[in-house]
Amino acid sequence: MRSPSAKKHSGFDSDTFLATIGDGRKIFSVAKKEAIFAQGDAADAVFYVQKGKVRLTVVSHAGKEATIAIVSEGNFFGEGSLAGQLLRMGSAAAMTDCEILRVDKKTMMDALHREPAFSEMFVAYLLARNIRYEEDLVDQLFNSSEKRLARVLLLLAHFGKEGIPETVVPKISQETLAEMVGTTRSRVSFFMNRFRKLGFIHYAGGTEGALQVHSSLLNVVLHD
Amino acid sequence: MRSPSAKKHSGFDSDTFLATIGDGRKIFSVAKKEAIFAQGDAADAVFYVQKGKVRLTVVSHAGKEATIAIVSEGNFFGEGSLAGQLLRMGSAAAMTDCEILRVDKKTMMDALHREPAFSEMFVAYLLARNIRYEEDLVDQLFNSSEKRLARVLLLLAHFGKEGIPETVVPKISQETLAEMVGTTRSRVSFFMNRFRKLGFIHYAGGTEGALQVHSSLLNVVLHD
DNA sequence: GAAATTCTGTGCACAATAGCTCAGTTTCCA
DNA sequence: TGGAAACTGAGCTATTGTGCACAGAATTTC
Repeated sequence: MRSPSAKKHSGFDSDTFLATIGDGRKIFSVAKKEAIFAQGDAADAVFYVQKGKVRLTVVSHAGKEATIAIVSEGNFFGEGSLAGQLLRMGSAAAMTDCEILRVDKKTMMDALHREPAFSEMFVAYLLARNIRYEEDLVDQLFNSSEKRLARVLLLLAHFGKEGIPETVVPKISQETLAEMVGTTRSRVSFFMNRFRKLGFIHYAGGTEGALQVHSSLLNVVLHD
Repeated sequence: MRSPSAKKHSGFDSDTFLATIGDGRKIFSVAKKEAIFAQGDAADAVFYVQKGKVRLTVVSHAGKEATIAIVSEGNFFGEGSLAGQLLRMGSAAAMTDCEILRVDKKTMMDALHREPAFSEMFVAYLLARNIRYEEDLVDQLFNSSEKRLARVLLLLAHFGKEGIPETVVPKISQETLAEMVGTTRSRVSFFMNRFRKLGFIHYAGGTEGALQVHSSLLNVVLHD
């Protein structure tokens, strides 16, 4: 029920959280690829990822799809409902098998009101999310699709773990990458091959078909 | 000192705010075009706009400038410092004569911790900001520069005031518009003229050189 | 394992945009 | 007031990006 692994993410202790709030909550499992909510649904709850990864997407009136964010363990999504949005502005679907905590809007509001520690944690989360959106926006405003793709790959590999020169990215289709970067799949294919020829990435041929990203890919992002 | 006009914006009563927090705050005036902080400065405070408008910009390593947001009365900026950012990721400058409230990071953290009402207000603000960033990001991912320009113009004119068919946008240069939209000035010039020829906007010739935006400009944003 | 589906590498025509220049205006300031 | 500085409209070219279409590889499904 209470996954110990959830406790170590994002500095938030899910035990405290569960003890804090009242009845309007529910933990449930979602299988890979299953939908959690869809664009246009009524928005009356917030979600918290206890295990797995969730993808948030938006579909434009023209039918194009974009991936707005990938939410991993220890983070919230669907917070728009707290700010008065009555309908979901996008869809959420599980990328892997997930354990999701669903909290009613009212319950969440009460908890934020009653528990300063929880409120503080939520503020920290919102600030982090804000910064990420701001960075994404700046990235879009400044960079070409090639650089944006390089950045997305580096973020997916979440670098920084003690001098490890390369990291493995879980399997992800070019289509999804294109939606994240904001371009077409053919462009992604084109750049992926360029990156590979230049030695920035490497297709680890295993059945898992995983991808190795070298830190040298940073050159693409940084260089003019 | 305390501008009554500030009280009516964003549902936040600045009197309460001032009573809530302790010493680590300061109100000061900033003249139009004056800088409030610059990219790279140490980030140890949060700001609140009591009067006027503030523009937030970022400069890329390649020297290109982008306008991330325009902050008007009753809103915060520089909250990145609260999330552990040690340096300003962008610059802030007054677009008009402003009255700005500066709150030390520590003071702000204390206030958030001590005053649930204040914390709640800040959460609401962060949620709103989040939604706006998300919308901006989606706009960038989906729309052409022509549509983005149309959207920015409509937002600047903040529509909706009881069937008024058109609204005046304060004087703003094409260069600034280009930075907000994420394109070049020549494109802005090109589209502005197109909009004018189509009757979507109108140059009110006065010395103020203000711009009238018709609601029909919505057609540009909505139509495929 | 065979068929069906999805994913990938590529090529090409065409649209959109960036980047640049230049000339005419307007605005600002000493 | 006169000149400097900023703003605008316009045009041109190279680059970037889109929208297909198609065939082979890989994966999933039955």
